[in-house]
Amino acid sequence: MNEIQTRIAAGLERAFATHGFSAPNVDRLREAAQVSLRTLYRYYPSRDDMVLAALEFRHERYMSRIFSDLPALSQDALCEVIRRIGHWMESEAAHGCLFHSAVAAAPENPALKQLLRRHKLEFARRLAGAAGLPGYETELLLICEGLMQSWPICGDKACDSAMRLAAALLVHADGTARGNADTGGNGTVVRQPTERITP
Amino acid sequence: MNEIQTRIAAGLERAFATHGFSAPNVDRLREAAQVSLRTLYRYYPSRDDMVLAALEFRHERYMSRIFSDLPALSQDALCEVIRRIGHWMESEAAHGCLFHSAVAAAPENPALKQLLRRHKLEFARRLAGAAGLPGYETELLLICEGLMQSWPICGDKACDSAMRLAAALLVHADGTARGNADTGGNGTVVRQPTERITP
DNA sequence: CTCTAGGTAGAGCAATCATTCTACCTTGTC
DNA sequence: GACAAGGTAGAATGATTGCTCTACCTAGAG
Repeated sequence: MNEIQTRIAAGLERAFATHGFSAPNVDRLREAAQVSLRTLYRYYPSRDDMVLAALEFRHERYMSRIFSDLPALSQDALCEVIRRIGHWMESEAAHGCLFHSAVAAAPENPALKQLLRRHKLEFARRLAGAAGLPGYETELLLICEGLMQSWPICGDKACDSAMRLAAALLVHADGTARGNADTGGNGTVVRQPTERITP
Repeated sequence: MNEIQTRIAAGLERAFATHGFSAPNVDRLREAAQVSLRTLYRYYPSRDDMVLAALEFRHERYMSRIFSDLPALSQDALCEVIRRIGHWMESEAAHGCLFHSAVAAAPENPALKQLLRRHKLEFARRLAGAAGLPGYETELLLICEGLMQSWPICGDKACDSAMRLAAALLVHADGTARGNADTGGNGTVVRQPTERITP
């Protein structure tokens, strides 16, 4: 991915995140990407390709923003992830998760569905790893999905609630620890005190 | 709302739920509503009005489906709501929550945002009431939002996870019960045994 | 200096869209 | 039987769309 390609992808992501996936026509996308129409089509030969490019660009940006330099202690990491998602929503995703938005705008496009699935499963896997909760991928994903969807409605209260649910989950998990059947882990159960995550 | 108006709204809801909010043009909507173009426009003078009509119709249907005839015991009610949401996803919302989809398709339409907000807040309020957890509206909303968003990805595992989170929340709430500051309740804290909701 | 790769600007095109309009049919009421 | 209200079918319209194409510019290599 050369420099101009990066510029285009960043512009596409910004345009779709700001105005949704239906509203911006190709000329608006061109404007956001700051290239000529011909160049835009050279790299992404159809509007659908532009959507995919924007999502792949965002995936990289999101993952690095959420998971870079997390605290080593797993409860601190989970807490920090929730906080970062809150900041992400505020600064970058006021309209909600871009992947869900893309699928919502074109629910019959299988490529988008697959991208959504990959994005969310990778997120869940990495979060379960960082939070020291192998086997709880789905619960963690559910909390974060709930946070992202209710943030536009409840604002920071959604963050607080996510923290409380995470704390409750840690207590619960502490009593009924599961091995990790999904990620091919070695079955070792990580247990640590849970008092660190507080509302 | 007379008979023909109901038929139109039901058809619109079905069309948008099946194909999303961008794909169906007005002629497809007319086909789904089984009326003439002129009649369709008589009741809903623009496509945007058709979207709003579909959402209002779905709101009524969803609320009655989720909250009708719930068990009296509050933990059973919460459990049953989660189960019903799972069935709803399976039978009616394979593409995810229709209200979020509508906002995602047109994020700059304030009427849609307001409708989403009203829908979700009413849902949260009624659920907190039915679950005997006044003051926990946001946590309950977060769980259900997470369930609806992760269901298309994780299927029934999302239901199981939502049950576990609800159980964990009940344990947590039992120790730190809050009054209900949001719904104008009388401050009485409802406490009941929590063992009834199990994964 | 010439050539080429890859950029810009923007006109043109066929298709599709939301919306309006014309013309006709059905049904219950006076 | 005349009438009005409200239905059907579908053509017409003007705007917009995604995409293609022509014509030109520019920088670096030879």
